[in-house]
Amino acid sequence: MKQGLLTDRQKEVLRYRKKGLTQQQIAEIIHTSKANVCTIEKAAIENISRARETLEFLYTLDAAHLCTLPGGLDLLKAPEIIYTEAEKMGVKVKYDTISLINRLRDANPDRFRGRQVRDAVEIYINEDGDLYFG
Amino acid sequence: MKQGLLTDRQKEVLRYRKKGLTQQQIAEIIHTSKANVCTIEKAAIENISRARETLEFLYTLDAAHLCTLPGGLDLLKAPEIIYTEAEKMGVKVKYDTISLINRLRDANPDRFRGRQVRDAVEIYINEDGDLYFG
DNA sequence: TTCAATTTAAACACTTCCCCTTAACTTCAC
DNA sequence: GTGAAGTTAAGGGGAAGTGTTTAAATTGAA
Repeated sequence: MKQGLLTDRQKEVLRYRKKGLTQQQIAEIIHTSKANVCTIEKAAIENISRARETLEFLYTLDAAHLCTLPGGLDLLKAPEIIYTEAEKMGVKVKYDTISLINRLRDANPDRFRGRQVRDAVEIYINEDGDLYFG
Repeated sequence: MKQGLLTDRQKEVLRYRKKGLTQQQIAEIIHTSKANVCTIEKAAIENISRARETLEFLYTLDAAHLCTLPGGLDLLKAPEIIYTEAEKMGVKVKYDTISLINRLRDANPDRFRGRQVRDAVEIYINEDGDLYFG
């Protein structure tokens, strides 16, 4: 049973980083290359994101499936779809058009290519009108 | 870039589980054995724990190292050690003896064998007197 | 007790992750 | 431009995770 997502190496790097050391300095301390320190740090940050996303998913368990944004969709057309579907379900979406778009982008930075949805995104809504993505 | 920690299979099982289906029923739906459903569900829960622990770790980055509880230590002796060290640092621990022990056990269920610390546990404290473990 | 539900163990292919090196590349302040 | 910091790409060896099956063990309720 492993403890967390982060390896000892990754934690080590994050701690030194927090202290303000450069990758080069850390590389010397832990006897490796700066490129490797960069890789390790990046992996650590990636793992932290994945941890966040994992807990985000738990919310979708309590939420109902609202709709699917198909791949290729223009981000600006998403709000109308979402509002329409939410209205059908009798739930008021918690976000106005602008903040909805922002929430979509911020919560799924990797799933958009400019204004376009990369691959299909599942939208979930809970009774408070909060949105989650799967 | 993977999305979260949970695989599609794991999410699938969690969703069915949330609906109240038994492992046997799920096994039939997804065409596999009940033992396998059990394994997948267990892995999912394990992954969720790991996600939580990962985010917990971030707090230790803002916290100072307080002390190390050596392997084999009696859990009941931990509070005294922690209070003494915290006092040296001029920080007041946020927990009384009882809740401190509970917090130790609850936050590290796998790290104790009865009343004994399995392997050494690092204790971190922030300026609010909150404790974290690494 | 009996039966369904759940858990555990061992083993297997397969995939992914991790740390590392080397080498080249971008950024950016001075 | 120079130098320092950071990033990226390609590759390799080893470790760990995933889904699976089969078989046995445990739990828990009627």
